[in-house]
Amino acid sequence: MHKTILTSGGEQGTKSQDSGSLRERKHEFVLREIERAAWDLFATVGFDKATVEAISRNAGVSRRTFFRYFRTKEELLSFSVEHFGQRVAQRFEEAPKSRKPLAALEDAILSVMREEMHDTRQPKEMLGLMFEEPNLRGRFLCALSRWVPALGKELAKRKAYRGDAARCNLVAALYCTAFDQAHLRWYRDGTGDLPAQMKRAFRQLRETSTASR
Amino acid sequence: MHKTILTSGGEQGTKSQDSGSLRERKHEFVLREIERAAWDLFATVGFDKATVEAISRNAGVSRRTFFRYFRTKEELLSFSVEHFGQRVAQRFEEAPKSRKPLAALEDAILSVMREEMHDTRQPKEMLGLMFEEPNLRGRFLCALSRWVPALGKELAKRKAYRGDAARCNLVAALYCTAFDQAHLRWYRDGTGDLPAQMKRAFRQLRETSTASR
DNA sequence: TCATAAGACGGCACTCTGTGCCATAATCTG
DNA sequence: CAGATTATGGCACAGAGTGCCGTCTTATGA
Repeated sequence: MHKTILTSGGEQGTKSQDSGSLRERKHEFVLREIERAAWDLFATVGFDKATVEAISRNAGVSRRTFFRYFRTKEELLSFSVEHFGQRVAQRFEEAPKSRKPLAALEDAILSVMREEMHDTRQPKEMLGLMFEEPNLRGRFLCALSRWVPALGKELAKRKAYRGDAARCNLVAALYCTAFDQAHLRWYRDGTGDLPAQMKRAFRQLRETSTASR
Repeated sequence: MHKTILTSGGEQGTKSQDSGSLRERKHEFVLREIERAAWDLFATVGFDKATVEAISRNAGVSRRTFFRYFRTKEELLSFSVEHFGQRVAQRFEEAPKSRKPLAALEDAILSVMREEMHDTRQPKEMLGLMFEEPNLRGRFLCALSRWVPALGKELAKRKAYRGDAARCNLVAALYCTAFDQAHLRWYRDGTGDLPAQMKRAFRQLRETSTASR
């Protein structure tokens, strides 16, 4: 069996006190090392000119091994996005049931986003790649769309949404779109901070139907 | 200068009575020939196993020439999607200003969709590829997201939306998402016809805010 | 502790995508 | 019809991604 490429997946442990076997810790270490090497190169020479060979060399592994950690070069990008989505889904699940569904969903997104902003990696350069390069834009949107089932499923647990899976998925997808558009505005306009743009997008999403059609 | 790969672009002529120069007609012919050859192969051996060499050979051109008509193999897919979006934008523009903005947008989408259904190529197998293959899913979403500026711009011309480009783009993106989700449902569930699913998605989009949050 | 099984790694060869370059053929302009 | 433009085909090349295999590392259990 193949170790299901990109271990993580579920693993809800939350606790980062990752004391797996030596093999697992080593795997995690190499994974981070490749990520780091890749982002170093992306920042300096750009995505296209950062060859897998160069990334691997900088990470101290062989080219062949790189592809055992990441299926494709693009996966280096969608990786973070998927992880973000997993955390949002988890946060959403943990929300008190007294909170209204969509309010809880918005909270979850904003909450994870705020955490992410204290992260090491500058999200802006990352987004730049995702918005400008059509190829990467596709990867980004694809990763984003993978949030939908998880968020939709969680939404379906709430009273008001129970029993209409399709509607739940649509609503989840709408929020993903708002998420994307908020980032796009923030990146392009450069005005305001990201959370503000996000809240604005959420508000406009809510207003879409009530506004004069 | 390069002929801006994939001629069309604007060319609002509508009239298909395409009497350009010999060169242009030939270009159009070869384009269609490559498309046809490609879809033949996709249907029989699948997207991945349909090599550019085989497609080119079936279309009677060289591999090198293929890449002069389509930047990448994936572009064969996003091509139709982009064209669809252009037609929607045009139809939206032509709508009587008396119609409410979002109603006109919905009309435009449904109208182009109905036309498309009489087309030669089965859209279902095409969608299958787009939904199942992650790589193609990305391409599809990317092409879809390119509708946004055009639709948003058109939306901005309407009284109720004037002066808020960001909001227009968001609303346009929301409709693209509804479009996507409707197709997804139709493809996966196999229930009902496409226009019905589309109308349902539109209705649910409108109800998103009014429903209990 | 040590032998052996299970898995990770590196290297090699290969296919396919995508691009630059140039010579040739087709089309356009007058 | 002659010369300018543009499309095409063939070739070589770099990079992505994969299959295979021999080797080295980690896990298991007696």
